[in-house]
Amino acid sequence: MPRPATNLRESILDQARRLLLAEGYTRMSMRRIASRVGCTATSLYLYFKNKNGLFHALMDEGMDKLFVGLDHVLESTDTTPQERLRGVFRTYLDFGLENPEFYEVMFLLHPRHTRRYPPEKYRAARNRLERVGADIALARGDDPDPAEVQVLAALAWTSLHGTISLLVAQRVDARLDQETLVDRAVEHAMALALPPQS
Amino acid sequence: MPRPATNLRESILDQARRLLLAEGYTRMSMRRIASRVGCTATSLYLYFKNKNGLFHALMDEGMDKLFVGLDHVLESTDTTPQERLRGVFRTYLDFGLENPEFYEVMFLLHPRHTRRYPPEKYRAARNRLERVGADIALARGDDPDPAEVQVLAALAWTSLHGTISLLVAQRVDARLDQETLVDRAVEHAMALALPPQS
Amino acid sequence: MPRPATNLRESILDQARRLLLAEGYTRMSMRRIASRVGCTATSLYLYFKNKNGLFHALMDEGMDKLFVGLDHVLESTDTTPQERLRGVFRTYLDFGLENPEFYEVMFLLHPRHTRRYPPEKYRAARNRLERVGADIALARGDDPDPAEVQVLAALAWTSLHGTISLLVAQRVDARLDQETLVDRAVEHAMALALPPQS
Amino acid sequence: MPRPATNLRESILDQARRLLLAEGYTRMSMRRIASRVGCTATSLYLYFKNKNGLFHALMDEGMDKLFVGLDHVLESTDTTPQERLRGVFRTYLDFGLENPEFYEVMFLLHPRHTRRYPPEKYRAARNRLERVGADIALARGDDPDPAEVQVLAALAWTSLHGTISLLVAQRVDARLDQETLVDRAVEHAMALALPPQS
DNA sequence: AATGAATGAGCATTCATTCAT
DNA sequence: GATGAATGAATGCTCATTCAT
Repeated sequence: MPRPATNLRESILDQARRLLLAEGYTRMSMRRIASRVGCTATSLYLYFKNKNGLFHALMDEGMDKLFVGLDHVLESTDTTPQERLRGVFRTYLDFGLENPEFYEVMFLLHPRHTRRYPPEKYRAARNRLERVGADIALARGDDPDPAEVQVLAALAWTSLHGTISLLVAQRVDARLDQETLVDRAVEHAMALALPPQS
Repeated sequence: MPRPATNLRESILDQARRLLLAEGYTRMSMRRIASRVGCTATSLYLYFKNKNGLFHALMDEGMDKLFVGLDHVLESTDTTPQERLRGVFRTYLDFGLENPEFYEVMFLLHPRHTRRYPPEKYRAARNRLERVGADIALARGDDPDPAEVQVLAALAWTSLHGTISLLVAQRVDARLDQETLVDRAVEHAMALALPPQS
Repeated sequence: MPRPATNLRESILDQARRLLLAEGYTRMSMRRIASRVGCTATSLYLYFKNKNGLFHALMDEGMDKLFVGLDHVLESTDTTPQERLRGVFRTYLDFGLENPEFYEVMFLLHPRHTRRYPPEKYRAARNRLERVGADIALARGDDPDPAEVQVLAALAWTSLHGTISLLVAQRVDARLDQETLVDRAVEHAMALALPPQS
Repeated sequence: MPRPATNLRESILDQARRLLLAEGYTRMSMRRIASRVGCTATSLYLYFKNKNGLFHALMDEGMDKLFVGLDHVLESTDTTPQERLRGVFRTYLDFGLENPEFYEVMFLLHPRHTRRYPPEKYRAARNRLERVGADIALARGDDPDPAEVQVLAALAWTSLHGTISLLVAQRVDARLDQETLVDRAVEHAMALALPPQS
């Protein structure tokens, strides 16, 4: 007996996310959210401590959604490191491209607005990055030193992040096939996990 | 030999850029710019049509600055394609990291603020990207089909853009040496220009 | 033997009084009272008609408390008029200084908040003042005319009230010993009850 | 060529003072002041930094006005200490009764609102009180110890303050002649300057 | 006896912009 | 070329109160 989607809290989050994406943090105003939801601005304060609290709730949503996807791949045991890496890269890219609103909130928004977001949440994200590093190490098979692994993982991330942000911001030439670009971005990132000796 | 911005218009742009970087588009307010410059808010309207006009002037500044750097490398004739590519990649990265305020304005800020920015300016940017593509083609030496070249150039760009944006937003683990990461990002992008099958 | 305010009504009055003293009438808000008490704002309306009603209840408390003290002295029969006067003056001063929250509510708060407070309550207060007048008359022993007695009683009151209010508002030079000042204030008021011409 | 009374700044102060007296600090809102003045709330910010600044301007006005009166008496040289004291007491009482709005702002308002008022202004007030003390010492003629003088001056002040505040708050029985009470209050305060030996 | 959800009015403040000078 | 005065709209937020449960 699932409650009807009239649940106010969720409506608020919905409209807030849309406004945030479409118009930015500042113009995502309590009043405008309320007016789209169809309630009073005051009511928002029944569900969120304040604007910042609402924003953090938005972040949480995104984080959770991303982690579920990533962990599903990272924790699979019947796979090779390469398979996991390719899976993780693609999952990350897909998450960003299919949920641009979430991705923007989490990784594109100026850190100014994100500064008070509990750091342990971002630490949880970094944690996944470390697991990616571990798989890169495994894939390369040469037991590389930890600093090198860290660099490789960061490079993979920046590469994927750049792809998502330019695509989401529609800065990439429209004549370019997005799917191709994404496939190639995965492969480009995978190159980081090739055994050395090239 | 930066002349002391006796010129009011330049002072305005100066302070506007600082405010924009430090506090974001919304809090870069006409009044606050004016107060830092030491004139009236009204005066800003003598030099710029309105806030949006001022913002576009800021964009122009950044574009010019970047193009000067890129063209210097791209137009050098006594160099190999590889040298030019490496130079362009590094120039782009350095520009972003040394002028985060410009880079943010041009490529990190949400396109909503940029929407009314004259498209020919962005076309000029895309133009440089095509020249990068040309050098990639030269470097690979196999006369690849144009679509492939476009993809490769885009991949290079996303990779560099990701590096800059995550570094500028300080999302990369602080323990990671920035210079190393930048060097490796250049090499990672250079890999795109390797002759195939090697 | 103050019973632990198990009673919700008493808890509300308690917290309301504290808030009133600490932050003033305006910031003594129903929500904040409720949150300190640990119940809903709505619940306050079960015990008080509205904020004004709650405030009047606070007044009543204070009035009762003061009257008990004053009457104890005024109604003692085995005492001289001088003793009673000195006792009343001191009781009044002590009440104000020991219960600044009550005193503020009753006599320092702007009458605007008090305007709708039932006048018979203030009449009860005036009643005590008349009894003070009677004792002054007795002490002076010259059967003075009633108007003069009224003036003397008023003077005593203003004198004590001034002492309390400046002390409570902490406007008196901190280097001045409060106890000394209070003692002297009593004596200064007692001077009004000296037989004339002496 | 005195400017017409349309001077906005003064109108604002006027209406603010009225509202403050009639309805208290909180309900003296920027919007309500503006609406009474006949301008926008925004305009108030052209003349005062913020609400607190406006309030301080109100305080300053009152302080200045009071000091002019007091100093005129205190600095007169062809007078006896007794004459000066009587004059000062009466000036203070008259100021309070004729400018209840100023007096309330300065001495009756809860210190909460006054807390950020520059302390040197209050120090200037205390300074006058010390001069009163000096005259009390002179009048008593027995070269009393400084602490005693301080107490006497404080007693005089509390006495006058009490008179003003109860009269202003209309708590004194209406049947009592105000002028008589004021005269007697002066005399009651003067008693503090009587040579000892009683 | 108590709550949860909701509201409408109000608050101080900041903003981009205009206009007469 | 620059200003001072002014505005209307918007912002985040808090308030007392009501009502159905």
